[in-house]
Amino acid sequence: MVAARELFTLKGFHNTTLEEIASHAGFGKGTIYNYFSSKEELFYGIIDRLAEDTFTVAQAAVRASGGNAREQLAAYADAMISHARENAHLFNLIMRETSYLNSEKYESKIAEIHKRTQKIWVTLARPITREIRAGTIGPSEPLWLAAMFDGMVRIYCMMKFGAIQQWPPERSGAENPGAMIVSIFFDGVTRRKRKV
Amino acid sequence: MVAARELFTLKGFHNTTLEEIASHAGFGKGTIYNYFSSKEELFYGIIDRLAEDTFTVAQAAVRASGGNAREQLAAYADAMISHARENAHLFNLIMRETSYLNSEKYESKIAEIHKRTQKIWVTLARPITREIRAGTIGPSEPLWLAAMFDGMVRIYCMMKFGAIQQWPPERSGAENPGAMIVSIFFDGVTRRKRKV
Amino acid sequence: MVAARELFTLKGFHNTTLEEIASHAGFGKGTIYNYFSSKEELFYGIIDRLAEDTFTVAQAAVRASGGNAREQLAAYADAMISHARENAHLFNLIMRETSYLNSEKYESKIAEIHKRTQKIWVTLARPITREIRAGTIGPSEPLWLAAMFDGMVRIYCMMKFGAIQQWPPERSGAENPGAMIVSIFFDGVTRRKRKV
Amino acid sequence: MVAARELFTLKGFHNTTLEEIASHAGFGKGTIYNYFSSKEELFYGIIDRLAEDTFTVAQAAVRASGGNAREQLAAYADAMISHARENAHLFNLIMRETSYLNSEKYESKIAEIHKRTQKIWVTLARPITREIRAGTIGPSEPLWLAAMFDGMVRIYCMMKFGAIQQWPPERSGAENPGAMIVSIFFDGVTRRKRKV
DNA sequence: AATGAATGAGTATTCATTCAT
DNA sequence: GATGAATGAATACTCATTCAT
Repeated sequence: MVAARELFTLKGFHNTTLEEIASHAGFGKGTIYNYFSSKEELFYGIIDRLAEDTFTVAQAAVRASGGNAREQLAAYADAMISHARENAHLFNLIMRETSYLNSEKYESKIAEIHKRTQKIWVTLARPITREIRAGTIGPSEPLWLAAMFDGMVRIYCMMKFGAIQQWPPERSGAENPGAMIVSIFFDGVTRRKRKV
Repeated sequence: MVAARELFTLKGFHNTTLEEIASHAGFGKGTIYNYFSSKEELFYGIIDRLAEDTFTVAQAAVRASGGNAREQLAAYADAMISHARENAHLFNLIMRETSYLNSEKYESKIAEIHKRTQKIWVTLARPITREIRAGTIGPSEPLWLAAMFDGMVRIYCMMKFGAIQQWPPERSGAENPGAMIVSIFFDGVTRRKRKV
Repeated sequence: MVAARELFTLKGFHNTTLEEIASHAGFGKGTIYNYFSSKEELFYGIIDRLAEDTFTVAQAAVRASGGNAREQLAAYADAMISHARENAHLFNLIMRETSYLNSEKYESKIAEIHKRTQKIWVTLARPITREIRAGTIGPSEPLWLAAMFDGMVRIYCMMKFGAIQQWPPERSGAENPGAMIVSIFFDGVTRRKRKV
Repeated sequence: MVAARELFTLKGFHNTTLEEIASHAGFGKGTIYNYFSSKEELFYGIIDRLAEDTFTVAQAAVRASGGNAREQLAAYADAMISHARENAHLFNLIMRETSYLNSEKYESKIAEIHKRTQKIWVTLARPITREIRAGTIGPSEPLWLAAMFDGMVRIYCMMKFGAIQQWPPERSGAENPGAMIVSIFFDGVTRRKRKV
């Protein structure tokens, strides 16, 4: 349902009608009900698919990268940012619509989506834990750090690619945003007096 | 319209009916229309008020704090986090609903809300700029850094206090989250080998 | 209630709100209810007053005129036309709104209004009857003729002065419309070949 | 939409609800919106159709009749009266509702309806013009005469068949009303002293 | 399977009416 | 008396869902 995804991400759940989706997709309204039992079902199906894709991209990037935390998180950030660039509104959609809906019926679907986010955190936390043990990262809750790093990437994507693009322009010629985030996360912004 | 704010923040714009709002508020439905000309007007009125309050809290915190960047940003983070704790969903609401709505008519309202965010960035960027000039912060676009710091605070609040509380638990006994964020932003997570 | 009359005649019963009336009249909405028990009551009061005025004007004109049918009807036509010119929409209003309204409750009010129209017909029929007896008018139901004459006057006013002015322009320099109507009614449009 | 026409003509635009129309028609409420985009659209569609039908009837009658003015106008009067008898309230509806409604949007629709009336006048004016040229009708603005004749027919229908039937009873055994109107229009009511 | 016309529950909005001041 | 804020019944309109074809 590519048409549905586009419309939902562009206009949100409530502002998108099944009629629009059907006509955009080039087939009849009734046909949707042969595949999804309700608008919600369709919506969560799409969200779920998006979350899954995103998760896959993230996992793949981490796995393909080198073994230390900096390399893995950098790979994650780059993958997420370029994925979000192509799927504008992606995170916005997930964050926005994931909470409302008198749920109950869809709690489990939402839970599943959140579970994926948490799996990503676990994945990101693994190398962090290793480095904490190794002493190269200060003692902290690794999951907390992973979540914060993920949050930095997400908020960047949300504001940079989301409906309201309001992120301040990067300094031209600067490093790419993924590298910036990684650099802040690992080294902070403070300039060391330079040892010695 | 405290009832309206609660319901809108809890259930979102579309899942809240005016009837609910009125009955929650102990009002007649028609009374709302004596003060707001439409549901949208009411909604944006509330959002606007929230954004304004938030802005005020932020400005006050920054002003009351010491002059260096670390102190000002720490004050901002603490103020935002405790403000969001009391106004659960605050940032969620602003981020979520701020983009949809066949807008046009409300573009200006939304623009105003975004302008406030940007003003905050400008405020946060000021001490950063100073320290970049002083050489204590590495050369970067100050606004970009301010936005990133603000983003870190916001995403934390959104996931910690928002509808879906999924932030991993802090390590008990750990420093408070504001300090954590400040520490990461300024120093990074990497443990220095200790200057020789 | 001059404000009410103006608004009702201009915009009709349903498109005029009591708020408008009150504010136009320069006093509070609630005050209306000290004098009229409902919007309908107010409306029919006004209609009734209009009908009464019109009736008075008509009676006065007829009485003041000479005794033969042509003179009396001419006086009536002139009086009506000039009265309608000053009370644009007059007949439109009476005709339009006089029938709807799930009535029942207002049937008697409406009946009264129609009774006045019929009284006028009776008045106009009197000289006609006399002339029929005298043989100067052909044998016909006098009331029917009176109603037709009145109808000619009314339809002229309705289309000439009513909301949609669509009456064709009079030939410039022609006699006045009242005289035209009288002439048609009494003599017809046919030119007698033979005045002998 | 025969149910809609009946209800609108019977109770007027504002006193007829879409629910009533739908249930009268044995329809669901929503179905109406598959064919008309709003209540106004439905209403003006009906009015327009009525006006068109009426116009067609009128044109046909005139065309089918002989060539002189008296015959054509008689045909018109007879056709209109019998058409209005079957479409009670017809003219009332057209006259009443054609002016209010915060219009703007519907001005063009209304204009079209009035254009039809004017076309009828033009049609009726044609034979009149001919006879004026021939000298059998006195010099007058033909359009004015046509409008007046049409007005006589209309006011008769409005009061005879309209919501408030208040036309005085015809003298039993009298000629039909169309003939009466034609006779008055052409010859007037005055009885000629008989050409001596 | 695919369709889209028909449906009616659900909702924002209006406005006559009330009543405390 | 005069007022106008509060009220809720009434109503146009939307749109997810169904179902006969």
